[in-house]
Amino acid sequence: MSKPSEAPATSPGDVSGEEPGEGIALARLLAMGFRLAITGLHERLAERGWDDVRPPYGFVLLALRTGPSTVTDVAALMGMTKQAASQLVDAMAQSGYLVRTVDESDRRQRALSLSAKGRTLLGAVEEIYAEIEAEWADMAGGDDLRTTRDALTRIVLTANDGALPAVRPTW
Amino acid sequence: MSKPSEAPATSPGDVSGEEPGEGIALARLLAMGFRLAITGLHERLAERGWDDVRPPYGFVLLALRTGPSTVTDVAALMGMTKQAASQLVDAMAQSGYLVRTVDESDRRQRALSLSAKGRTLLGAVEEIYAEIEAEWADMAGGDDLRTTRDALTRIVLTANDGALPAVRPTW
DNA sequence: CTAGATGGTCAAGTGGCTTGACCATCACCG
DNA sequence: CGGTGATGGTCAAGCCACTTGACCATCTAG
Repeated sequence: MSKPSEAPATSPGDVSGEEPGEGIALARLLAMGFRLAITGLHERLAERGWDDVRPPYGFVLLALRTGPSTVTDVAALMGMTKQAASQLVDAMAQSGYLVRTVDESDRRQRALSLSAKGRTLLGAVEEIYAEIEAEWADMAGGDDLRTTRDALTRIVLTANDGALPAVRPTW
Repeated sequence: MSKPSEAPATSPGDVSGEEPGEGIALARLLAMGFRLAITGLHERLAERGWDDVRPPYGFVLLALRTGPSTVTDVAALMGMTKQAASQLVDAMAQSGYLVRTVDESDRRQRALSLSAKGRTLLGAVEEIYAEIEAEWADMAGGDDLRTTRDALTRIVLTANDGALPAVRPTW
């Protein structure tokens, strides 16, 4: 029986096969960065006792920070079918992070809001993201990390006709 | 029945809920960048007739560019169990991209190599990645994209004790 | 020479998605 | 104003990409 493997602390490039001069594929850098950000978040959430939080939850909680949303919005945010978004929202509601209500102005819609517990979790997510980003600023240099943020923002908006693309990794 | 949704071309932030001044969570930027890179790669591969290539294949092909590898290496590269890596390698071999041989120096190991077809696909992957990166350099500015690459490289190595982390998105 | 470690596979199971169908509600057009 | 089409959402079933637990063959180290 084997557990999921993680590259051990050895020389860079040991398992990449990529020419050192040519550099690592950008897609791979983004993949590794994303993986580290999400596993870091969830390890730290677990340390604080939040041990039933799946990777999509952080994105949904952030989306609800400023006001209610709907299953259709969550589907668009994540890049999944409305059925899958409904299942995701069900799971989050069942864990007590979200509340569903009926939208009086459009009774097809069920409005989704953060519960008190959801707000507390959102606070933890934001704190941990800020911690991780501060550490990454130390590693990369604060100016370079800001440049990275700004460059990625321009890229994702331009490549997606001015709108933010969906979040769910293509895999 | 609904298809997976993609955020439509509307104002930035429509579905993010994130405060404009505070910016988009870095994890989300990485998620969107990764998603655009991988969906872009696979759309363009499909345009060239490569329509049975799954997202992990590009990473495996790149890893084999310089020489043979093993199922254990692929498991470490991807961040999955050896069983899953074996299934992945089987699928790639069945599509004709990889060849398995026995390693005479360690007969436990099955060496994995690129087939001729695999080399051709690798060439297409590298061309398309270069196209996408050139477009992204236009969008973000070449210097800023280089800074992004360098910063991400430092971050992923430092955060993972000097080794490149695994590739598979945590989800 | 033997016990433990390692590379890899077998078989079965699980979780997170999709698909196809359906229902309730809203919007728009004639 | 009524009917048709669109939209928000859910039901039920199925699929795919992984994991788990077990096992076999081979290598390593004491």
